[in-house]
Amino acid sequence: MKAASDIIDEIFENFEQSRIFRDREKLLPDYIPEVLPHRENEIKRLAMILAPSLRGEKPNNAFIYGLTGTGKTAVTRFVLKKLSEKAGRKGIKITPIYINIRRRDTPYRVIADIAEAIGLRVPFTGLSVGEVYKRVLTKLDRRPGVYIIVLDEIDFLVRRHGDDLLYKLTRINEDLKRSRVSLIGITNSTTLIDSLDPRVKSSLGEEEIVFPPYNAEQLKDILEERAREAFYDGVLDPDVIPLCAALAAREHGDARRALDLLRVSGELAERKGDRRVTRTHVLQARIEIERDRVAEVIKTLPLHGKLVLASIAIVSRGRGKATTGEVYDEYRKLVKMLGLEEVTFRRVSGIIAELDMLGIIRARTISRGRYGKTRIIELAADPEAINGVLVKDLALEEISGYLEAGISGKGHSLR
DNA sequence: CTTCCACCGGAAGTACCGGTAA
DNA sequence: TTACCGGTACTTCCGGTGGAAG
Repeated sequence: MKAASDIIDEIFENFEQSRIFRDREKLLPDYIPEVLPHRENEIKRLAMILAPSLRGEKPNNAFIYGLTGTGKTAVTRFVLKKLSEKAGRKGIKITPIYINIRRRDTPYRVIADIAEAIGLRVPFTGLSVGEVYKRVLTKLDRRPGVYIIVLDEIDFLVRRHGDDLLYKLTRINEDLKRSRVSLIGITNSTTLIDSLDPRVKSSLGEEEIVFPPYNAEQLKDILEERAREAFYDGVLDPDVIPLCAALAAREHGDARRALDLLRVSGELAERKGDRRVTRTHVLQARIEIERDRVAEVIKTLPLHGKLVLASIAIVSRGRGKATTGEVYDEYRKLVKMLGLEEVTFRRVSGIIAELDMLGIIRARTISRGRYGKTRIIELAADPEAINGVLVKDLALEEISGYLEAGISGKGHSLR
């Protein structure tokens, strides 16, 4: 047994003299590379759309769609970066504003982010959307120029809050006297476009660019390109990149997934003090990424969300699936045991829908004819991972024994 | 063919919280 | 201080609905 300080020293030392990473940051999701393989056409298209801004004109609005990890964000940020560099050299006023809506998915937060991007300080609540919008208008006109607002992953806004804000933004130029605003909407889902107000649709869709998914070969090129900068020569086993590419290709060619996989594989190797990254690291990285994702999702669930998930885990144990009614019964037992207030059936039904959207369970509605209509629910993520996080997170002493026995099915209580 | 189960899921509303503006 | 804002979690009410049983 080593002394604790020895172990810490060892960790720090290993870290300082990384024999794996030349520059780990090159693999992070927000790094914008100089070379984007297999996206030359998309870059050209977007550049042509935005070029008029260099003459001080307002470019057309654009709609970009493609599945996650097809390079939409990277291409857009790349072109925007080049554009503002060029504009800076020519002394033209172009302001790109990039907003990712995934975690800022309400109208207020989006407009607040726009405000902040142009240098306005706004509180996180207390003002109305209209008020912030007005302040943005005056600020935009006070600093005349062309503004290009990119709304990445607008699906998250529209799905839950409609397209009112989008409509407002598409008409913002009517309220501006001296500045011009172009909008670029980015979305993962093709069906989203149809759910938009026709006026928003036609305004945003002045130009459209579709990003096709990458295939395994293309993913390999992308990974090799990045790996050259991120890793030292020769630390990657030859089968590492093909494996990462193949795994990600299965997930509709998601390049972000592939890069995550490669990065975490490297981190794993580094943490273990290994000299080389092997396919074993990749396979383990896949498990680790999934476990982290599950833990993150569960942690941010409201209390009754966790309890419903626990109920699903308990009911589906052994036979792998459950129905809404069974889950609700189990949930009520759990809540009673804890002496908590129970939420309504309707709410539990809603929670099940939410868990499904988060990808932590799979729920599909079926009809059993005479025996009614219900949802068949299964855990979508690794049950062990879910159980582990739940037992730790709920940390309800009185019942942790019951939970552990009930959920994991190991059949023993710890007390 | 109709019935009818066991749910689904939309819509509107409530309570509460942490905030702003004047 | 008062009036109002938005976000979250939840309730109340209620009109569907796929398909096996009768």
